[in-house]
Amino acid sequence: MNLSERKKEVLQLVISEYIKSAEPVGSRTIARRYDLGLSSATIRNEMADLEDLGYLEQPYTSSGRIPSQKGYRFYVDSLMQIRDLSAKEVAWIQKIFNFKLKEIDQVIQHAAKVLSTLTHYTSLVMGPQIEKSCFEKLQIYPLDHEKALVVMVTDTGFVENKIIELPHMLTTDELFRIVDYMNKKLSGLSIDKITGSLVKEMKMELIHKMDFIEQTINLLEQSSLFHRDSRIYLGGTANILNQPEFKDINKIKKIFNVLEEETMLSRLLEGASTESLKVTIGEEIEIEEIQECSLITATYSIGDKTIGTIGVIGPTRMDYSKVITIVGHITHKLTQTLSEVYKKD
Amino acid sequence: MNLSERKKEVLQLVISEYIKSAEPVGSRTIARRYDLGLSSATIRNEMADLEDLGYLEQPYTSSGRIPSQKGYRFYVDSLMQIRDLSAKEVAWIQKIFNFKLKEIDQVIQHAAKVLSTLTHYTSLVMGPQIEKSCFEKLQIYPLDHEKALVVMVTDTGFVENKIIELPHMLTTDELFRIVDYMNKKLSGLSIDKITGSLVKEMKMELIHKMDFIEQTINLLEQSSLFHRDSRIYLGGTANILNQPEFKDINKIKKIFNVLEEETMLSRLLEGASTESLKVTIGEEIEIEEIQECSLITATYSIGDKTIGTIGVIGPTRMDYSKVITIVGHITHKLTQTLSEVYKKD
DNA sequence: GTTAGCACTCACCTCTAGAGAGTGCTAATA
DNA sequence: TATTAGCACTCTCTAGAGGTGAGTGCTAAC
Repeated sequence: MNLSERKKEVLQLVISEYIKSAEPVGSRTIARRYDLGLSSATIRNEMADLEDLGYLEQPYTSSGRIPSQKGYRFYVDSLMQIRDLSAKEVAWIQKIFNFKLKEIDQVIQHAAKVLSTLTHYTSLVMGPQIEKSCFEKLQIYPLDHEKALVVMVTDTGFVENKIIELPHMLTTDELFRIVDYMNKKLSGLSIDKITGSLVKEMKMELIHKMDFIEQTINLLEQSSLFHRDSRIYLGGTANILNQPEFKDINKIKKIFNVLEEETMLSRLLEGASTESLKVTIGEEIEIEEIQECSLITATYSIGDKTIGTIGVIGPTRMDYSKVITIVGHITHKLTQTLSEVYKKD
Repeated sequence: MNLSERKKEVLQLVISEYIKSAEPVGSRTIARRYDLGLSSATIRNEMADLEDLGYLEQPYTSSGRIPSQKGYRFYVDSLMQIRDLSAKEVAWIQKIFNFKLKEIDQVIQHAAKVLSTLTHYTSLVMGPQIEKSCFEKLQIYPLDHEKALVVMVTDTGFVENKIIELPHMLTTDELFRIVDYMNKKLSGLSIDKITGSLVKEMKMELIHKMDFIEQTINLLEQSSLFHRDSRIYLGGTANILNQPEFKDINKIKKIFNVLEEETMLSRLLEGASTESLKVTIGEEIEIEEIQECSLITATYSIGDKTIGTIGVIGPTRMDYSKVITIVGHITHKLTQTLSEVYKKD
């Protein structure tokens, strides 16, 4: 079903007009506001066609048209023109990285704030997930007879450490042999794979020292080594209240209930994290309560390992072009900066 | 200015009626609903008196009365009856502590959620602030020639550790002497006191090794040792939307803007943290944007050291009695549990 | 001191009418 | 055949009018 150039032009104008005004767009508005060399009647006919084809909708008889889900999708995929960033936007984004990079979570949190400020929508940013990294090596430093320091390094350069209690009847020699064994066994595995089933397997092979292995793995699992609680930071939640389509408190309530649920947010961001930049429109979102929204997500990486996701959520009538540009730029800078700092030092 | 018993009774009924209904309360409502042995006309006179005294207000001529700020204050201080917890509430609260206590932040976060569920308002919970604890001892374990593990223990039982780089020209002996010195110097100081000015002082005394001292302190300061980012967890922000007094979107917007600002929240909780349980009503709150709200806060401790605050924010027409009971109970349990786990093991 | 009665006030609901924006359709036009 | 002008029609939105009900203040009687 190919649209004529003129239909595309009309569709584009209707959608971008609607994105600006949040009001149904009439044929006269288009005719008056843009010099297409066409009368409102002609545009009216085109709009009626576009409605038949499913790209536009009429909220009620003889109102103006608003874009349908299909219309937005077509707009995002084929019509929309990607803008450049303004100097002001570039400056804001740059400021994210003026932190000392020590505290990566601060950078992430700041990114969420900037993202919401620039877009005027709500931002979601998921901190780096160590689970996605791969185990590189484990080092052990005995501190005294009872305690040892375990240091884990991942291939993305994260270093995590933890003090563990040693079982009594273990010689230093044995300890190092076990660590050696674990290093061989775990090398290259992604962190979220290192779980109970693996413990069992290692038990089989190392049956005579299983107590220690199990204890070690348990400790590691429970500890912050494998489980940094990768929080999701929200920015600009109050921005939702500015959107005219959400002047109904009940709609807002539904959305806030979702935003409050960390598990919901993970689902949102996880679901979107396969591609590097993804636009999910309206009912394409899996969570029913927010199907009047659209979601734009992008992933950031260290080297070639994806480790986190950032996103913006707003009404389906979102300024896609602007948000895509900004989200893209921030993930790009984030990837670049993180890779510099962490990769293979 | 002593109120007669009857005035107190009327005032109490008006306020608790208003807390239930959110509608201005009329004299007939009181006369009909409660058997005071008085006619509505008499109650009307009493209410007029209470208005003159500043305890009640009239939104417009010939509407019912609503409590004033002063009225609420008097209610909370003198009239209100503290309820007991229902069995269901006790059960909910108990569930907070069914976590393995390892992850204290999870407990805190869960507490925020339960608090908002039980009260139907928004909860704020500040995680344990290590800054409030006192330095107890520093231990150092050289790992190799370049690195050492520093472990800090506080008097509240927190253990924090960090790997630091050692300057080259330092013998093991010197290292231990320095640690020894620092232990003497820092012992008993609260963590948030250990700052730049102290570094300078130590420099003076230890001028010949100042590089190392400064570097160590810097490292400690920047690291998670002294600065766990004590996040504030919110629960039930969407509950605000259920309150009839906030059906106006602009009011909601103002409140959300405050709730979004972590610095604002700290101010709120810090300001309230002198007393063990504090009720701040309406304009008593320092932040202008939320002066239509009331705040109930309480602190929790380890041993006798206050380390965190939890709170509930809701409309001034809040169910004070219920919230106070719940907040009090949760902080009590929290203090008890934390003290058991952390104190002097 | 308390109460009954009454006039009065104000918010809120519903109903109506008119304005405005926009459409669909038809007939005329290039 | 594609475009346009014109017109009747539809629907929302707003403002105003009128009625209702809850509540008050005041006065006079108990």
